[in-house]
Amino acid sequence: MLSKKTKYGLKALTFLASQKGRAPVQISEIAKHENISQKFLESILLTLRKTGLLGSKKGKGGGYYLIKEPKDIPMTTVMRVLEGPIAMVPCVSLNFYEKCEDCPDEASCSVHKLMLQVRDSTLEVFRNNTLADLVP
Amino acid sequence: MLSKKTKYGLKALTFLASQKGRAPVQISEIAKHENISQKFLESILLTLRKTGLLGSKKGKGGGYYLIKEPKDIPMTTVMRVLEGPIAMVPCVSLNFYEKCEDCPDEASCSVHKLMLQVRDSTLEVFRNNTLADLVP
DNA sequence: TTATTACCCTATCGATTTAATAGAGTAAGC
DNA sequence: GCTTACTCTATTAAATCGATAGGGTAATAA
Repeated sequence: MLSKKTKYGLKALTFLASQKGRAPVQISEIAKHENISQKFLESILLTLRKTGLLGSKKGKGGGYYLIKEPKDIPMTTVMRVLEGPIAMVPCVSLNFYEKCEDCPDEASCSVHKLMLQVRDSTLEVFRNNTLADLVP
Repeated sequence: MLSKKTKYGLKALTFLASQKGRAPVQISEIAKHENISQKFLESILLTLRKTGLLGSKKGKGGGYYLIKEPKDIPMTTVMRVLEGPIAMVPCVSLNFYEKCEDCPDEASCSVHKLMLQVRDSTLEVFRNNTLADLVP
């Protein structure tokens, strides 16, 4: 299940991408437009800024803005920052790999085999979509 | 993230499918072979039986067994029983649809658009795999 | 018929995660 | 120098997960 954090983050990014200019947008405006708790959104935007997806400007007329062009922001990046691993099990994760403590042999594990296919197909979707593709 | 319930369920089903005959297999044997807490596995197998995927036999020589041929058990069925919705958000779920309380219009929702693609590609994987495909 | 075996069911529990809230701090701009 | 708006820390309630305990019930073999 997609977390609200990711959902809100995607909506906020899409909203920023839909703004023609790159003028900073206030948190309050994004929160209001997307029906999101402002305080919760604050922490999400902060995460996105720390990861380098967003920039921020303080003071009057400040707010958040996209650093890169929407078409240069792949969904793989966004999803990994917001949601974490794309794979459904750590043992098939590219960026967050972990061995299962049960399961003596990955090669012969039925779950591994199936989840590898799911990861690949999901990854393909995220690779084929940039932030620009999400804007209506 | 895949729940342990689903993971264990898949392993148990695969183990049953790998048995040549259709003689009942005891819970304890499955639990031991797959490194699963026996009590936890009990509840999972019970779910699978209630859904019609497994049959059980009581008393001495009893246990669980597959009702259908592994090749006739699609992963879509198994995953929906064990994990629930295949979609990452309820608003793109085929079998567990729910409207988002935020989000006034699905057609123009960026999250909806993206998650629809993810659902379709994941669904295709599960449709192309039966239990028979998971057996090593 | 009786004892055994193994399925069946309910309840509980700690740990973790999630979503949200509160409140204070800090930097930029007019 | 005051307002504005981002930044950070801490706390919380609720939900979920994984696991465990313990007893009940039904079917089978002897």
